[in-house]
Amino acid sequence: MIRTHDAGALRAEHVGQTVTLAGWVARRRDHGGVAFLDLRESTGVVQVVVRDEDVAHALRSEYCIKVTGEVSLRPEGNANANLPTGDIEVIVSDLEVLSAAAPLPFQIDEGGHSAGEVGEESRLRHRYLDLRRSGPGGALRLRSKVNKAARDVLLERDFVEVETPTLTRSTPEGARDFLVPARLRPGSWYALPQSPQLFKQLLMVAGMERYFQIARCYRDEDFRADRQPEFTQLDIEMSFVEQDDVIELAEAILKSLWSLIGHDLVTPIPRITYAEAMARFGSDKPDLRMGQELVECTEYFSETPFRVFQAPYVGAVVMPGGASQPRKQLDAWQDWAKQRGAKGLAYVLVGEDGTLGGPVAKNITDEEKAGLAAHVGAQPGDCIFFAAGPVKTSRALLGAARLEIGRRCGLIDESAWAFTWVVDAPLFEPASDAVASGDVAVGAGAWTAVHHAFTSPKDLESFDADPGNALAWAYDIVCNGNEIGGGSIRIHRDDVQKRVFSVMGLDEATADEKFGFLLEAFKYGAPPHGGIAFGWDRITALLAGTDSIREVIAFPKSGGGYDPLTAAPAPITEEQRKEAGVDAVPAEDLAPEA
RNA sequence: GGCCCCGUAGCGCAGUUGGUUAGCGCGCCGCCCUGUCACGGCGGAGGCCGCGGGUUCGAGUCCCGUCGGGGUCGCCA
Repeated sequence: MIRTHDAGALRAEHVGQTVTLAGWVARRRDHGGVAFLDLRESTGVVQVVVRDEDVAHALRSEYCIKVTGEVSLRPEGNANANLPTGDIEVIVSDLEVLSAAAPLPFQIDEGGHSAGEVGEESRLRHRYLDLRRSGPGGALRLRSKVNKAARDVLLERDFVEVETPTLTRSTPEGARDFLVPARLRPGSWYALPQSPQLFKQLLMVAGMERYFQIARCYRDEDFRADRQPEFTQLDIEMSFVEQDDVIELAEAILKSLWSLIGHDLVTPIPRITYAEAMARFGSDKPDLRMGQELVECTEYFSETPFRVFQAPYVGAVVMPGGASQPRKQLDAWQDWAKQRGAKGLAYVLVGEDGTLGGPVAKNITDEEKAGLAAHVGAQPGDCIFFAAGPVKTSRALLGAARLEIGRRCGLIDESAWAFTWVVDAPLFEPASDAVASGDVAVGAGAWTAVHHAFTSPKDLESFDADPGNALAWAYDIVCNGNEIGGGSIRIHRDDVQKRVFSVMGLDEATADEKFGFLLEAFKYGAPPHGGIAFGWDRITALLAGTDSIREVIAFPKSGGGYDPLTAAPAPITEEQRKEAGVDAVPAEDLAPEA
């Protein structure tokens, strides 16, 4: 090693020792005859004293240097209590510039009076400089610890870490695939995996029994703040297990992860059913750091003369103190609701004296008014928001309103870690829902799988008699309103799988074409199995205390899947194009005469 | 794909009802400075105001288009 000591580790006990350090010039304070350098490397910062004016004067920010000198106690009154190394300094006897630095595109040294944050685009373009800063660099170091913590738990339990292909065949999940041309088979394409789902099931057939992988996954969808075209899952699959076994393991992992940041995660984590989550919170990933649950009002308004409330579902959510919102604010709520595709957001204001105000109050009966505040749990001064219409969309609107109320009114306990399992998800959803929402329905039937086509029904006997009400052995783990993982017990019986396909309108030939290799594998003594996949980027972001998963990815992409650092994606040459076979026309598409 | 916001010096930002030479902080460059740690002092350089068109006597400012970035809904485990 070029260095003999870590800069950040130097303490008073090292006084008198001659040390050699290597790192970067974080800051330079040049007084002419004496200059102070803050030497920074991965372990921390130490003050270096240079008395040779010529040497010090030539140094600039982020020069990579090697210094040799004696560790000395700082003169009386010159200690810096803000620095772990603040009691000492290194008096330089020799300084070598290992590598000079050009003027920086942005300032690396933080905490100064450089004011505003550096823009994300600039940070990503020079990510290698961004990562020199303690915050961004620390996030990656945390991620490494998170990986280790999970591996420790899994390896302790005899899990086998297996790498699965990233050049594969399109998997039957919902998202669009990234495609890679196959040079040796012009016109044919690999797909990058959306997840290792099918491979991990094959590994169960292979008798691995306990598999895991920190797996890169690829989905070609539009981007959001919390989405990247490539992302990471902690992928797990186990044989001979039931739902509770998977949940127990998942909790052990999560407990270990959160202990990294000093939080004692109490297990078992509470569970609520999907139906209950939707009814109480209008979400399948409820944020339990706040109250303001939805209140069912369908029954309450069953005889109402107000036409808007003559609907399959009427629900409410209370905004504390919301009655004092100015008219403009209440109008803004309407716009907010419309942006979500709703007609509006009906509201009733509860006056300080208990009288009800707002347009809706004029349309409901005196009797309805009398008991309303009590029914929804509103206090004088509150605002009650209503949604009426189809159950699903109305609850979704109220669920979004609940979160917005939480943000605006500061009802969310930011220090809390609110975990919950959401269990008993429906097995199927009407295919019309999926199609209406733009989803690609797998199969031609009236129903499509909510999770995926291999998720086991809870009731193996009667699920296909009433698909709309059939429940799945599927479970999602939710933290602070984020779905951080989800999984299911899979189907391992041929007959059950066929019946599921049948509900989805998949005939044998189509099923065979789409995932024949899996069905074939299942013929050879497939063990009962199930698993879970964790959203590794999101989990790490939560642990790092950052909103964006980009912060915990070494070289993330910006919007549109663009990498500001490498400028990928980029055009290819004509030769590459030809060689890759991008433009090859499949034989059956060629005109017979041609 | 829809809607909203932002593009001004290397970075972060200001820029009035449209008005002459476009400012501020940090950074950068030069000189000075022997105990600083957000060091300090003096001086200096640096701008196609994203791009294209339009309105106007005159556009950083108003209008249209376009590109880039961010957010959100759709989509996406």
